[in-house]
Amino acid sequence: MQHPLQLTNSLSRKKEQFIPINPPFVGLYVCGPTVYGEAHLGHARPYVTFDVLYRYLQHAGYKVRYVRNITDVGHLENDADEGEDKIAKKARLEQLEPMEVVELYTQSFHESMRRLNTLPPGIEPRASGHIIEQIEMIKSIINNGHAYESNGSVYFDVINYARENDYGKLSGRVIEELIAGAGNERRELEGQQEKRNPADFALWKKASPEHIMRWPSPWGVGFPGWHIECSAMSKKYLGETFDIHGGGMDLLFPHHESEIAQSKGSCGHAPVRYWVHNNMITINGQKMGKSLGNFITLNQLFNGGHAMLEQAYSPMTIRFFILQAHYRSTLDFSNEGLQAAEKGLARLNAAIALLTRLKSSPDSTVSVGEIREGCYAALNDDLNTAIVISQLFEAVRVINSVHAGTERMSQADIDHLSQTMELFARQVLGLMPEIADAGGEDVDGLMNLIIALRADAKVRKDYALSDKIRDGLTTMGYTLKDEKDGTTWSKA
RNA sequence: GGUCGCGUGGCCGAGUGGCUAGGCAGAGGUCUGCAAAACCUUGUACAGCAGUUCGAAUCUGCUCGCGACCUCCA
Repeated sequence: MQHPLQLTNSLSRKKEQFIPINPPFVGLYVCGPTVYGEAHLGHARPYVTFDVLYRYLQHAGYKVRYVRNITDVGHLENDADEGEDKIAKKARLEQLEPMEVVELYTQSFHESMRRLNTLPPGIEPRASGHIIEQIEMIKSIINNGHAYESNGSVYFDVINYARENDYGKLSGRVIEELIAGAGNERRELEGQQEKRNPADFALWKKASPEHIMRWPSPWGVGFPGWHIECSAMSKKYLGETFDIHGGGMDLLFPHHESEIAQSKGSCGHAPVRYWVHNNMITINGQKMGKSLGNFITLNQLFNGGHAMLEQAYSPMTIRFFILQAHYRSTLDFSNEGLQAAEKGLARLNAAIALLTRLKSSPDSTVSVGEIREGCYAALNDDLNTAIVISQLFEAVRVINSVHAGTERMSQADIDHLSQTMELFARQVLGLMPEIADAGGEDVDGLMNLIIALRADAKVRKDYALSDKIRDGLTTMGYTLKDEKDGTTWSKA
């Protein structure tokens, strides 16, 4: 690693130097999706962001164990007794077995993540596969006096816990306000009578007779609460204390605050060294979210199938769009923004492709080392991918200038720049070239033949014919460019 | 109401107490049969008011506007 990596730790709200607990090993846990619906643009942000972190840590030489869960049980519609499990509700509405819902959306999620070129996590545990671990953790919390059973459910005792722990530290909550029932606007939640205090949260919920997802436990038949699965699974695969926990800012409270409380309430110490949170994607200035109904799914973006979309956007355009902003800033969706990203990315890819056939000079008029250093510095500064991209565009300008003859580059610099682009654009940012349908092996030969025939026409100054050929190919999606040393073609 | 954050040129979006972010769009020019692409030149922006300072868009205070969380949410 060239420079020390700094990450903004939500615990301190400051940038902190990243120092792993047991180098070269790094434990990275990212909150995965609750699989009761298709992933939307908002979901792409954390998974792309932490994909870059994962890639960069690996590049820096760390052995990263990347764990990202699939929440397939326990996520309730609300905190009330009647709160229906999200998965179960979807299953009822679509007349499917809950696990069919889980499979359907898990596979859809995987496909979207694959298209966004995110690397799969090393371990992708499911909440429903770790019921025993969750029960064991709940038991230990009860044994430590931080949880209690009530009518077949188990609740975390926030007041008891807060006597010796700083509950609310991560999210900036004030315990007294939570105890008082939070803000004036907070509506009365049903089923609160089972709790000793409104601030308490469920570790285990008793299953009502019609509830289809149910497991036996020491407290009767039921299902785990929403927050406990992350605590149990991160502990199982990363240990009682691990390096980085990531997720959306909207999970800060109550989810991550509860995770800390559960882990400390169970084993006595904080589970995570660095809490890293990405900001929201907004649409018309408002958070894109399921409950607001203002979301656009990734598949809709990929195929243009949404009323708000003027066109389809490729997965790499989405990825590029996300990485053009810093992960801690909100990012506003717009067709204009996506279209600008699409064009910019195409220019970037074209320049990288051009790099391989650039003519070298004995000397260089540009310094390519600064670009590489700039990329490292930007990534080390809290994963500033926006600056990395601006550095890549500096390289684009250099590449095109050399091609245009206004600058010169030595072969050594060309090689250096090639490695830089490969490393940062491809490997770290994960921006793969758009793979257009090749159309088969024959296309190359056919295109070369057509271009040769058109060149003959141009020699004869038969521009009517040469333009007819070019226009015809354009309508088929093939673009011809007449350059000084010949004609090149590309498929849209 | 509480806590936190944001307000940057036509749009998106970085950053910073004095030194070019970048992308997209626009204007002029070069190249070209034309086109496309590319290259060169071009924008003196940081919500408002007051203060600190040699100097602030960057720090402080206030005002206005917007948002996030406080309930499910990436």
